Amino acid sequence: MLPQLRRGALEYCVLALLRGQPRYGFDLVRELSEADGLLTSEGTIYPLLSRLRKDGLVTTTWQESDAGPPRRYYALTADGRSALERFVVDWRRFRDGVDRVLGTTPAPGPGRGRVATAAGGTDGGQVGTVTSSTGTGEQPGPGRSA
Amino acid sequence: MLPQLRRGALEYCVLALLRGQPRYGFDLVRELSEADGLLTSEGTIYPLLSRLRKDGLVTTTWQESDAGPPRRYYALTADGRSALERFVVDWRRFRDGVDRVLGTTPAPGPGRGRVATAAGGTDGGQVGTVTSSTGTGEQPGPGRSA
DNA sequence: GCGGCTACCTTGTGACGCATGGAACCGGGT
DNA sequence: ACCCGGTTCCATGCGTCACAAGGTAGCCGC
Repeated sequence: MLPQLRRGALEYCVLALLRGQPRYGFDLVRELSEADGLLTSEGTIYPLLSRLRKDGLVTTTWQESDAGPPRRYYALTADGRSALERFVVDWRRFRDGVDRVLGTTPAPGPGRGRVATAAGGTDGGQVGTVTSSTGTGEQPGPGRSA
Repeated sequence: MLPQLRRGALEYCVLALLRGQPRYGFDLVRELSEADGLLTSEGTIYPLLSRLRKDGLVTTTWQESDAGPPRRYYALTADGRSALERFVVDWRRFRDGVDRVLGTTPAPGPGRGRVATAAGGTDGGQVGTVTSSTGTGEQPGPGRSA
């Protein structure tokens, strides 16, 4: 389930790591996988970095290394920085929404914090017959065969 | 960017909403879209619900309504409940990881809270020549044409 | 009977994380 | 000289899943 969760966030985690100083791909892999488990393999990050470069969110500089082949260093552009800031807003909203629904709101600090809504009425129509089922999908009353 | 973020989480948000009481699809759409913006259209949730049913995480019961066609109510199974609990663990880890990297840790309440790590060393190789570039991908020194 | 609301569903598309595989540069062991 | 392992880059194919678009059918009011 985690791979799906990472979708969309990973891209901006990379941008966030680039806030401080430029980094190269292999380094980002180490940082994100070993520390946070936000990434599993190199196969993920290189296509991602290509896209960031194509979209103008990062610039790259080649630097030779005496421990292997030359490294491509990635640095944040102005566009990248503002895209990151925009994402942070979205991320907060998303995170709070999920936290609220899951009931995982950590600590309602001052300014942030909401109590669960729960206890839904959600009325509008009364019940009638009940046809319990566990299988695939039997239709009720007058058959509806889409 | 939001659609990608929702991936993986939406499924378990649905399960979480089912914790309290059974609900039907259209109701879930209203709950998740109007309140939290975690969902945009019905086209998302019905395939999702089918999958949950197929995986045995929910059971369904048909109930007639006097306000339209019969409703399919979804209820959590034991498997569904434990899958949800497992996800909550993953979600916390993922959320905290992203929060740490983004620097969006909100309110370090008692029991939870971490300070940003930042300040990367990441040494291992010295610099050499520098060939700045913004374009697609010129190779440095000895060409490497894969 | 017609339009609108409710309620269910299917199909096709696109984005993107991941596994796999490969090329090139370096150093050390034998 | 040769191979092997570590480093560093990259491309390809696949599977998952949110989404938009489109379709059927019941209920109600005009």
